[in-house]
Amino acid sequence: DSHKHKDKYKDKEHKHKDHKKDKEREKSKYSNRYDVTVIHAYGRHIGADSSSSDLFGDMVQITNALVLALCTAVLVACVGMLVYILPSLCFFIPFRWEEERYTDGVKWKFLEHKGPVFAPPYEPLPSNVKFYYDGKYMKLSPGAEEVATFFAKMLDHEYTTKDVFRKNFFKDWRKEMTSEEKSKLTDLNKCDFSEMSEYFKAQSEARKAMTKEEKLKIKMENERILQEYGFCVMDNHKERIANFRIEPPGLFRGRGDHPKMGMLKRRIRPEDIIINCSKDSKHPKPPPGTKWKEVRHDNKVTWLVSWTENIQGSIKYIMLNPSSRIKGEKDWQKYEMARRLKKCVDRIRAQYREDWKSKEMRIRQRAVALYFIDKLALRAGNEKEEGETADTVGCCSLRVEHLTLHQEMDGQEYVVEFDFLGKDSIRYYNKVPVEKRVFKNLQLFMEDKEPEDDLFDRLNTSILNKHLQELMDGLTAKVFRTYNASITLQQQLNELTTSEDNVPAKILSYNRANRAVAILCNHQRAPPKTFEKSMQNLQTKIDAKKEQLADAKRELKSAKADAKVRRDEKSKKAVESKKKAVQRIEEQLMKLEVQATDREENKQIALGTSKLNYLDPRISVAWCKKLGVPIEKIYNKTQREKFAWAIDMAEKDYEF
DNA sequence: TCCAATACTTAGGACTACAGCA
DNA sequence: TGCTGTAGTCCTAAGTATTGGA
Repeated sequence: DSHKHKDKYKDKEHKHKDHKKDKEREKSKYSNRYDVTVIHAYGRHIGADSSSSDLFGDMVQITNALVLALCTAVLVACVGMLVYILPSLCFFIPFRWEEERYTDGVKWKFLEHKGPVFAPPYEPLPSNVKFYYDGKYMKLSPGAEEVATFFAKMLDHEYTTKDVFRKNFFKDWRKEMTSEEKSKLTDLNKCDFSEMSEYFKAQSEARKAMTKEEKLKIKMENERILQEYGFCVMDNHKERIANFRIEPPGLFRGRGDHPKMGMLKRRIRPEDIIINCSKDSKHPKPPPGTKWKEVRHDNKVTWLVSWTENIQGSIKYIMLNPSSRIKGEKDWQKYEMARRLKKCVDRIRAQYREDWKSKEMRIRQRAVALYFIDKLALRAGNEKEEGETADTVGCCSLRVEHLTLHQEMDGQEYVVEFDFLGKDSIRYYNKVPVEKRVFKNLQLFMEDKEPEDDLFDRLNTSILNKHLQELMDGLTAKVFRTYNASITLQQQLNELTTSEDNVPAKILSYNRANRAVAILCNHQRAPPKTFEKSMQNLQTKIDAKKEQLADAKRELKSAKADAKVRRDEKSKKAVESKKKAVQRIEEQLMKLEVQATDREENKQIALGTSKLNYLDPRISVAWCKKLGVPIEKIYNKTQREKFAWAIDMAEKDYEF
């Protein structure tokens, strides 16, 4: 098995002629045999028993049994035999690794890393870049100047014109000023940052215009930092760290109408940092002359570094990359949980439908909310502190004002019109015909309430999740999103694809299936700024290709006529080559048209989020294997790394 | 039971390198 | 070879869920 992997990785290396970086990464991964073999080990097991709900547990038992049996056999057999069996014993080493499935929330036994990379220190502006107040030049103190540059860098953004942004910024900026500056600078509108802004624009231009050598030098330096700080050792695995760079200071820009937009996000110093690593590891050193806030050894959490951010007072963490064992296993468990829901979802649906009739209001509310979460893939909707964040809601926190009930609409009965801002202030707008009973319940919930009152006043996420926990062990509201997303992908793929299609058509179908999920989960994006233009360009290309095809057909026709008269080998060959040309152009045209359709349909829909977080990757892997689509067409390199476990374990007959 | 703290997943947008084209 | 559009990557905000203590 290990050899098979070796070959696979070698192949990859040949294909990726590019960049030392990639090769280095592959190599470092490969040099650690456990990274490769362990993933394979659980892959094998899944294949053997995919129906088991507690695979890790089973694996441990089976492995234990196997090892025990082997040991007994070895004892009974003569000593000479031992040497003979030894290689096969080695085969179990990776399994034994997996045996270390920790209990009681223990996440690791050994953790060593180099700590975070801090943001580069502030570089004062050159003296010719000036700041003006009320038309007069004014030299700022370094502290005030730094914060001023944050604002100057954002000048082109619309939000620097917003009142809230300006007010928050000015308030925090003043805190960084000397008392003299504070007394002079009293009106943001009189501040002129334009020279600073120009300076930064010029810098970014200069960066773009750098020579190849200069760019390479920067790249090399980044690579060096990555090699030094970008990896850690967790239980004998060398693992990639996700965000080993500390967030640089700047102005906070929340999403949507955020009351804290424009506030100063302060610089993080070593004194703010908590390091988490194992006692027996080489502890990371703070920069010379500084100290960490704390070094702790908590192996019940997965983070390596944490600090408290000053805007919301929340904790930020440095954690491992999605390709790591600890994240991969969790991801796998997430999909296994969703598959368990698949087995009992009918029962749960019957239950909540029954609950629509309950005598108790709280149960009716719970049942209707769950229906929305299931049918519409809404998020749970935790309570939020008012005034601290943008006003967004999920299912449990819906307010009366977010729904409009229509007895009849567009020829359909009992239509509920949803209109609210969800996570990241993305608008959810949907008109949904519901069952009469749900409709009547909603009327009841909305009776005698103000628009700003909670729709489900007897419900919150913790009540809902407690109930779900009783219906199925480990079930929470978000599992429904995962389940419905994955099952939709599987159904859509079955419906849309046929083995007769060519690869581009299959990929179009895959994207359509992916799109169905993205629509269900309301994953939107702002249309790319260049969308219209690029669409036009594509259309021009299509038109040109059509003309080219017409020409080629004409040429074919005349070649055929020519061949009919001449009846020699040469003209026959000419016909053949013209035929091929027509075929080739037809294929090219079709490819372009597919591309256009795909792009148009994708204008406002983001596929990435569902692909990365909601779709069981084994469905996609199996689909690729079954239909002969190379996995590289569906997953890019990073995605393949994240889903290595799935690529390894799913066969073509995998079913979610 | 409630609330705050904590840990972890999910999310869209900005930036950038590079593929593909003329 | 130079240009441009976009895929891939980075960044960090904003959710969900659990826990532990009052």
